[in-house]
Amino acid sequence: MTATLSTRDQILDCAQGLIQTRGYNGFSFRDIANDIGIKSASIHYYYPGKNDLAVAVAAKYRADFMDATQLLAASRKPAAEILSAYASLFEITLKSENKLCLCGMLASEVNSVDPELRAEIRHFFEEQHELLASVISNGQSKGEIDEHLNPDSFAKTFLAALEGAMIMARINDTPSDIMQAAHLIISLIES
Amino acid sequence: MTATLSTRDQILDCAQGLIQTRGYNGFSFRDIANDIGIKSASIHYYYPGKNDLAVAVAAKYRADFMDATQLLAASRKPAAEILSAYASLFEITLKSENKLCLCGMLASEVNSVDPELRAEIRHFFEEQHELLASVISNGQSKGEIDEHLNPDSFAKTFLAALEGAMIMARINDTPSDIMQAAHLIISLIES
DNA sequence: TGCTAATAACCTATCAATAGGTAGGTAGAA
DNA sequence: TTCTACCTACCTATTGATAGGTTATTAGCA
Repeated sequence: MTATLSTRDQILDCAQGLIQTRGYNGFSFRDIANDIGIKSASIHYYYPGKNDLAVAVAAKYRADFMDATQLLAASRKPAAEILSAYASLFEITLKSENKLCLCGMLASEVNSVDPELRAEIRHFFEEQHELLASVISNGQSKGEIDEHLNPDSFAKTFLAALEGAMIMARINDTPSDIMQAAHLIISLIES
Repeated sequence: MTATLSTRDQILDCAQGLIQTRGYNGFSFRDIANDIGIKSASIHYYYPGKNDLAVAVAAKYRADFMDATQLLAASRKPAAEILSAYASLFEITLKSENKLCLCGMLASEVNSVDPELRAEIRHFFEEQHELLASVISNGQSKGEIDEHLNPDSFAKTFLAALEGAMIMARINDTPSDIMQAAHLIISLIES
């Protein structure tokens, strides 16, 4: 059974996919219109401008991603397993749809977007950074993770590695490189 | 004293800077023309099309980067220092000019570029990957690096982390995050 | 219940700006 | 006189965006 999405949500989903695939500067209102079977002018009815649309896409992506990763972080599994599952989210996105992280994509185009969108992207990284740091902290208090590791610093590094690995894995057509990178890093911090 | 560049080289340099700043889809022939004081039509005299220009830029970038990194790799310094200096190249680029790695940028836009350019980008990553792997191997034979580390796998991961860190550091206006990430990773692999 | 007014959800048609690209000219150097 | 290194002038396609319909559903009222 296929859920029937409202036009508004179809626009959002389509725009998200296009940004993850081609980037902010790489898609047009006509691309969306053709994909979902409306006219490009109709998109302005829901989203006044391209920037507004992208902001809405980013906000939804951030919320959805936060839901998914919070679920992982809240589990009682060992930190190493949580981090591995976290990385899987990235690999699956690339493997199944050849898409990058939306915010990684937008971040690389930061000089083409409005401050409002930029703030939304920063917010995404902040949230995920905080979440990952807490996974590390918990792992340390349970004795699973090297206690000398700085959770804050590691969170940034792990996230950066995943974002970079996504980009490189896509151009090399080697999606499994993402998990390879993740497991290498994880193996280095286990105590 | 400022070296006087040929128009051909000015176009190349300008295009490189624009791609590193705004990406392939984020710059136009008119941007270059305005920057260096010629007409956009004149660019076609040197480079028939946008793709040709980008291929030339990527080829030069790859060669220049290879020269710089080979110099580092050939030094007799400890592997950890070489890796640190390698990461510095990324940080300096971001810090001084707010630019990303050209190939990281182009790689994230891979779905907008011709196969020829794509091949050039892959070549860049291949070369750097190989160079980094040899730095690790040497470090291992000198007993500086954990001998259980897979040089190949680590090279990919280190490069991915730097590419991702660049993107995140730029949007967060925290260029020093690049070295922070690099040093964290390096500290984990020293034996 | 039956009519009307308003609203939502699109559409057609069009716009100015910008994109990459081309044809053909021109001035100066070799 | 030929070639290099540009230029002017232009083209077609596409961009995000706007104005002003049209249609169908819904709300309010007599």
